[in-house]
Amino acid sequence: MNLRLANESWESLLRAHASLMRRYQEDGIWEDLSMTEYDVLYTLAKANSPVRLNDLRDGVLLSQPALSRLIQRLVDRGLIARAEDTTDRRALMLKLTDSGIEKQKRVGRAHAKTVAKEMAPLEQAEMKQLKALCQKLVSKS
Amino acid sequence: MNLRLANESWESLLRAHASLMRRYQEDGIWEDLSMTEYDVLYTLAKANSPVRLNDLRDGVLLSQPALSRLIQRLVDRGLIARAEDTTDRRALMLKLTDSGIEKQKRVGRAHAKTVAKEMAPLEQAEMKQLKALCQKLVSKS
DNA sequence: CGTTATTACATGCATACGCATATAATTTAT
DNA sequence: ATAAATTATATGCGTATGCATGTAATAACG
Repeated sequence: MNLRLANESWESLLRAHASLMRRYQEDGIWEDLSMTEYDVLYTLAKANSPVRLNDLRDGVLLSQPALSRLIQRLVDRGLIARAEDTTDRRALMLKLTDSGIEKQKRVGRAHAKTVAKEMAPLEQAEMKQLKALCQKLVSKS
Repeated sequence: MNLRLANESWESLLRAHASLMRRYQEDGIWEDLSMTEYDVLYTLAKANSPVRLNDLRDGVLLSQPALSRLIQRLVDRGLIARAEDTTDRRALMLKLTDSGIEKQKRVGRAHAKTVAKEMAPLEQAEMKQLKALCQKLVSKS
């Protein structure tokens, strides 16, 4: 096990994340959404079936209370709706409203273009490698 | 330009970052530091010459005011010291105190072990690939 | 079954953050 | 050289976050 290489590798990922996030932040396509809020809308769109709060949290780097309040704000703004889970009355089933779907699509299209531009330094084969490597890291420890 | 692949690739990186950050967060080695605060200590340690606030910001995903206050807190806790830049009296030259060096080393050693453990799903060659790919993304757009 | 533990989400409170703006020093322009 | 623009950092203020804890519902256990 090469401790040094493992750490350099992680640090590269960390810096790449920070660098790209900053660039995305600065391209002003987010309307009235924070990037975290958009991420939640995106996750709901991708799931295209109602999702529980705790399942949302898997992908998003937020505490449960922070996510709970983020959801509340998006509900207040009419972008997502809560429904009850008939089989477990503790749970929330979250889905996009029509307005939320619209907004996610609009912002998502713009964001996708920026992402493609920022990923452009990589060849297609390299993008595939990166994707595979990152997925391998997530799968388990 | 493959828009789809570029976005999938970015999303993998984003999720890997979130997943690993959460695992690091949860391993309880951080003493009284936030991970962001540790990152600043680490950056100063790596530089091993005084660094300006705005240069610190390159690697850390924080606004200038947030970083300014983070520095203030670390100064108050005796972990870093401000010195004046004799050639530019607007600037801050930041460096670790002895206590800051100690803490960075101690926490850093523990963190490095966790990192190595979490990166273990990758072969050494894959770590090198990941590092190279991420560096390529940072270098420019 | 009834008690206890666990799970899912919400809320109080202190703190950290981002945005706008202020302050102070340096550079540029006239 | 003086005024205007720019750069480096700090501060006011509203908002988002995390931690601890609360509430309600389901699961586990004796």
